[in-house]
Amino acid sequence: MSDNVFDMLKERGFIAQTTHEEKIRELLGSEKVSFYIGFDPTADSLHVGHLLQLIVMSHMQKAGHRPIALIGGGTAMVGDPSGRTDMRKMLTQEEINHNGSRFREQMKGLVDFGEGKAIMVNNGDWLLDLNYVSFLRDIGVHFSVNRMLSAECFKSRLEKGLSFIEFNYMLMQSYDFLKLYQDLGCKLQLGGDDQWSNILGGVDLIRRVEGVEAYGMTFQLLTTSEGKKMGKTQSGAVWLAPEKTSPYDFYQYWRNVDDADVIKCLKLLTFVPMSEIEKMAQWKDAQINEAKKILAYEVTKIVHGESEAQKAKEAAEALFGKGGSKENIPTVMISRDLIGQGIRIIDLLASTGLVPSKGEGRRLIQQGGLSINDNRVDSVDLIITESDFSDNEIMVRKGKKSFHRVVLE
RNA sequence: GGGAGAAUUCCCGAGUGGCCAAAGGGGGCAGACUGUAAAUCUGUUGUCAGUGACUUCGGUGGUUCAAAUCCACCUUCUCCCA
Repeated sequence: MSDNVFDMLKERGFIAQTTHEEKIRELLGSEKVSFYIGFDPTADSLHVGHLLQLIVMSHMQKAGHRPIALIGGGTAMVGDPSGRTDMRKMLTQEEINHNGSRFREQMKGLVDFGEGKAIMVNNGDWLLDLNYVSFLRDIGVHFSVNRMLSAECFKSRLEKGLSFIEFNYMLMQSYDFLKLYQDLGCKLQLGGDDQWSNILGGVDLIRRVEGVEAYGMTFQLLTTSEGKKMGKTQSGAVWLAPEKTSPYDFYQYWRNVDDADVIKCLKLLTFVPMSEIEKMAQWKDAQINEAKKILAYEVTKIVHGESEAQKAKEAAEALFGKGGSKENIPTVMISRDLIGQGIRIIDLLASTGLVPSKGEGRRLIQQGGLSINDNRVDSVDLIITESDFSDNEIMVRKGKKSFHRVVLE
């Protein structure tokens, strides 16, 4: 194998920590490796943080290895304390099952789960019916509380508070790894860098129980150049589910990343070849916008497919540049009845949900942040009538870059 | 089980009877500047009506002309002792 995935992952900046760098590289270069990454179904959609892991899976799969996507139907019952400052809200079994099924569907779009190509498992299958005492005797014995307490993932929680249920998380994840080793011959676990302690737990456990060397490797978390987690907006996470984050908004999120983060994102979240990314890295100032466009298009394509990416791109061009199709701009419908003899702009905004409250709409207008059909609205009392609509629509712009078509029906 | 303390607006965090819709910071939003970037500066940030009204300070009652602030009970959390 001349092209080792390990080298590729390293070159693109994925790798954060490895248990045995050389051995992992050798392993990946010499045989078909089954590896696993776990995803706890704690929300009803995957988000951008998960996307990175899925991209890795895809890279690995393309290199001939076999991904095992583990849905944490069992671990989600407990909640991973890693990287959190407080305890997760407890989820019910039903919520977890529902979320898990959503995860499964979303993953299928990113990784090929065809015969023999990849496997999906649910750790609820073996965790939920465990017998407490036998688990303690078989697995618990191998864990030193002293060592666990010194693990990075518990550090902050020791100050803020950590419940016993969460403290057990590491054992469960470690057991997963052991189980996958035993059942599927999986000896490599990958994950975000916040999973390092949990992965080490599994590696140790396999060594103690099986006397076999297992491997672990973590990837950079998706953070901005300032160290903040990416994939968060004012309204919450950037989701992969189109009904939670529309392809247009998704596209815009990437179109607007900081200059300093574009190259990193291209490397981690797209399949654009390194040679091209290297070229883009030389671009300066306004030219960086071109790189952002590529980033936005590529990531949107991976998640939502080519045609959605194209639509999002066209909408953006229609609004910010030339050409493009207005069709794909976010649209709200409004009934003719509501307009009647005319409606105050503030009421129109509020009733279409373009603004969460009239107070906020009023503020927006008073500060000069609202435009209708490219004309700044300078009065809260502006009356909108049917004659303001051309082709049954008006274009509402909030601030600089939030656009909505309001269509009469 | 015993003892001490805490719960405030999106978050952190002031406020200990009227001057509190509630300091300050963060975040958000908007304006200027720009490249749909960053940084910076400015404004703004409970709801509804425009010089006012209404709802808010863990929950439920109570004291008072008046409570986020006092009292009782409840809930949750933290800490100390076992």
